Amino acid sequence: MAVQTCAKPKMMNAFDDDDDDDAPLIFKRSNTGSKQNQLNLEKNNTKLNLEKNKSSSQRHDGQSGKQVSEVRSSSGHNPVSQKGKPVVSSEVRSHSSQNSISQKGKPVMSSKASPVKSPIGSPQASTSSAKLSAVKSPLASPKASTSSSKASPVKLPVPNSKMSTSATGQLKHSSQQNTTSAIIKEEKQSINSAGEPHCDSDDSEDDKPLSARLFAGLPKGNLNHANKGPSTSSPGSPLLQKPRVKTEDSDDEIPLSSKFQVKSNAGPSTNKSHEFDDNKPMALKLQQNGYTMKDNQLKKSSTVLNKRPLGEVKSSSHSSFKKPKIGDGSLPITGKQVSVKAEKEADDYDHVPISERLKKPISSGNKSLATKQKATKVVSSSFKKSSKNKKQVKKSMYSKSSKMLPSSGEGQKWTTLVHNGVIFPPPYKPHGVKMLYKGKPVDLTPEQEEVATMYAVMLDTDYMNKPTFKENFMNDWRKILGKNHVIQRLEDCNFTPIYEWHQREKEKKKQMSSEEKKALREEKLKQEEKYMWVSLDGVKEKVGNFRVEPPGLFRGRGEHPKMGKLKKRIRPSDITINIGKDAPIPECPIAGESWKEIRHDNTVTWLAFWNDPINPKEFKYVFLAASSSLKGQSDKEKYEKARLLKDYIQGIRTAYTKDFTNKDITRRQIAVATYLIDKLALRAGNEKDDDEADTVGCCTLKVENVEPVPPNILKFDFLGKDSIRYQNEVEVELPVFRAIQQFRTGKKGGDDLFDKLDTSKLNAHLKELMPGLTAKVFRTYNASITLDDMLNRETKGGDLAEKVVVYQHANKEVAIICNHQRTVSKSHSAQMSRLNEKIDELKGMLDEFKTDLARAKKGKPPLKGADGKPKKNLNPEALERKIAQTTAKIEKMERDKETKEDLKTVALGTSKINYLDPRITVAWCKRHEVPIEKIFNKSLLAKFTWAMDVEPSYRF
DNA sequence: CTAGTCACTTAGAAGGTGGATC
DNA sequence: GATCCACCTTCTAAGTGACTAG
Repeated sequence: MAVQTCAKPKMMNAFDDDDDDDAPLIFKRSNTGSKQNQLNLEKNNTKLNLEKNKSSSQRHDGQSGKQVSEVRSSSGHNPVSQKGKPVVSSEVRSHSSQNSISQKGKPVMSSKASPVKSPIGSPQASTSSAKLSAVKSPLASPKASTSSSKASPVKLPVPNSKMSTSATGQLKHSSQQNTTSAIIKEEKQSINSAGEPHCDSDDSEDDKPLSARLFAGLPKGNLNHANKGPSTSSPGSPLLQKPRVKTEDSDDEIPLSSKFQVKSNAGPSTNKSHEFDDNKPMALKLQQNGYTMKDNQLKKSSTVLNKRPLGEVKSSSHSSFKKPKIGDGSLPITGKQVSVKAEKEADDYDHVPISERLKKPISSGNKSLATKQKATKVVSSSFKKSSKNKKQVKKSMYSKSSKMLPSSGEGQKWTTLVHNGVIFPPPYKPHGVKMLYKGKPVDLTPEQEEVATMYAVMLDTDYMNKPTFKENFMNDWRKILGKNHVIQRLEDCNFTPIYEWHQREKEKKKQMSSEEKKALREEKLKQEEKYMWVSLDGVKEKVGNFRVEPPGLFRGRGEHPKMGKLKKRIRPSDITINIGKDAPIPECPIAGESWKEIRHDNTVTWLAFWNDPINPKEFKYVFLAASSSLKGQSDKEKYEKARLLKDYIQGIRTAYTKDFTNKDITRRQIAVATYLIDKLALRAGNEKDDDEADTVGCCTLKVENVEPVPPNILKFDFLGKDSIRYQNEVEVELPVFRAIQQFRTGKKGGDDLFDKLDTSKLNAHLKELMPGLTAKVFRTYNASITLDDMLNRETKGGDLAEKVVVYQHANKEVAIICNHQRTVSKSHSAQMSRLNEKIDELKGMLDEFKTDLARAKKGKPPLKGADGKPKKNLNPEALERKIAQTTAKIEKMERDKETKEDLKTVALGTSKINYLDPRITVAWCKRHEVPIEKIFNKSLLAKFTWAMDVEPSYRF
């Protein structure tokens, strides 16, 4: 609002003045105003014969190794024995072992005496929250909360009770939670005292991380790592055990999923450790953990964090914008809706959502459970209502004054937005290098040459082996060449001269001195500076992708039918700009041209979009950077939703287990699909068009993708997102196995396995089980809970390096669960052999030292070295030291080698960026005095500022 | 109910950078 | 100083899922 009147020039000045580009976060908005927040060239085609072949093998060639991995056996999380039990009542025992719950509601104190943070028992907080209810909570719409807080007896499962950790945090938190927070708090209290509804029964592994479940509970006979002692073993860490079970093929080809999943047998008790640990008094734990970290190391890290002390890190939770989506933790409730639904379903037990079913067997003492069920229903049915709200807002928004607070209307994400638009790639500069056609140089217009160059620079990529790519390219190029052009056939083209020119250019660039490079960088930065930042509600925020995508050839992944097509140059007239109503319209950077359209839509976060030239019905958006508060807020909401799932997971598992044998085939398919999504972290699997690569997710699995192998193993083999192969053999419960067999009956290989199912049906069902639940939440949940569990089970003191290794190990586990792969680097094998050589060399030295030592002990001089020169006469002590040093060196190199080999196909970054609740990491770092910079790089620190002030006791 | 639209998150590859090692 | 290599950043493709129109 302030900035609104400032308008562009002023804003930009402000940006410039602020010079501290490394510290953009100090601009972060603070709605409270109280704080400054924060070649294989295809020969026939090109006549060039470059190195043939980048490994394409990894992906689609189907050579991967295989393994049996078992999702779990009967002792797994969802024991068959549970099947048919109406609910869990008898299992709703002491919840004292339920870590998260026991934590929730506990006034979590740091040894530094940060004031209490638990929402529960914090009347001030409730009061504040009530006062702040004008500030819209992303978690609950005001309407809904009004109704729920007043009339409805229905209460909510507590979504976020652990969220805030400081007094300010509490306030922010409260404001977010809206007026329902008081109720929530009460409710949570009752949960805490009465016990957690879903319970943590002794025989339940429901709260165990996926990895633990995946690898746990198999009969001993199945173990392939029997050496694991119960006390040292980590049921969820098959990785340590080199789980390759069936490795017929080259290791390189083995997909992660199968590579690391193993049969294992972790006794049920092994997994409980952290839960018990969690039941220690928090204060005690904190003392043990040495919370001083926060002040020392973390202050240091806050320097990295754009100079903001941790305590001041912007908590996005108080941003004023709201989420229009209801699913995201908003829990609007009306009693009416509940009763309607309850009546309708009362006589059909099988169709009662799990949360509802849970209610029945519960003793009157277990209030919280009933609460949760109702909430669930209500929320799901209130979705429609909320969507109406959004629509209304959308319609009315333009007529409203832009002074309207973001918090005062549904779905608004900002009030003022000022930016400079986007930057375009420079126009094409012809190089004049002539390609050959039938051996003769050809003259091309700049436009023709541009496209030829796009192709030429890709001569050393794998696309040259793809007929689709070449065909698509030629079709589009031909349009530019014209019908009667001399160039008619791609086979007769020789792009080598252009390719070589390009290589020379690259080399030139490489050879530039670092000063030249730096100057160039600075020049570029200067040009781009003004596009890099926006002012969003008066706060300077970084833009993510302010550069318009340059023209090129479409590089679809896998067997994309459109690969090689020309991605035409985007012009201003293709671009729609979204900007605050009162903000100056960005100047069009290309003289004589103008934007396609200017919008002022504050219900969306994009700054600009254009239609994707390859698929015109799709859009390319310009968004804020990951470090922006807008992104941070939704990130946080994502993790809060995943944490909420923790409270529901057992009920959900019980429900789908029951439905494995449901008479209704749709329900059966939903049950099995949910099971696979939960157990194997599969993606939902939306329908895809014919003009996209043929990949699948859970709902779109084909019969041929899942092969049942009696007695109860399922062999998965399909291409998932980005055409990454998923290959896994999994032991499943018999009912699942039988259901899969049934679903396959009478179908052909290419038919849908789940023919009654699609993602919208599945998600609609999931929403009945938990507010806002969708298939993707399971991935987040399973990834984060796995990290949390592994970190807490496996961190056992040791030095910093060892702790970091523990983290990487857990990270790797998650990456495997999520099937995050990378291609093996071209130089991998060379690197390995170099390592081997070095190790051999060191071993040779070691032998010499040993010989010398033996001689020295007898008073003899050392033998001559391998080079024939005499060696220094060392005393036995010195030689022993040398031996120890060399041995240590060898050991380290062996470890490095192993790690390298182990991780060559595993991409650790993706899960860190997208799936692991950063608060788990931050809290763990605080507890174990690991500088956060050891785990998060600069980008991640910026992205996760919202997570930095978490209490050390935080558990997912 | 379905197909289509839109907005946003998740993903691996390519390219760049800078420190370690030779 | 050159080379190697790990790590980081950038790029943009490819997902998910909410919502709407018919």
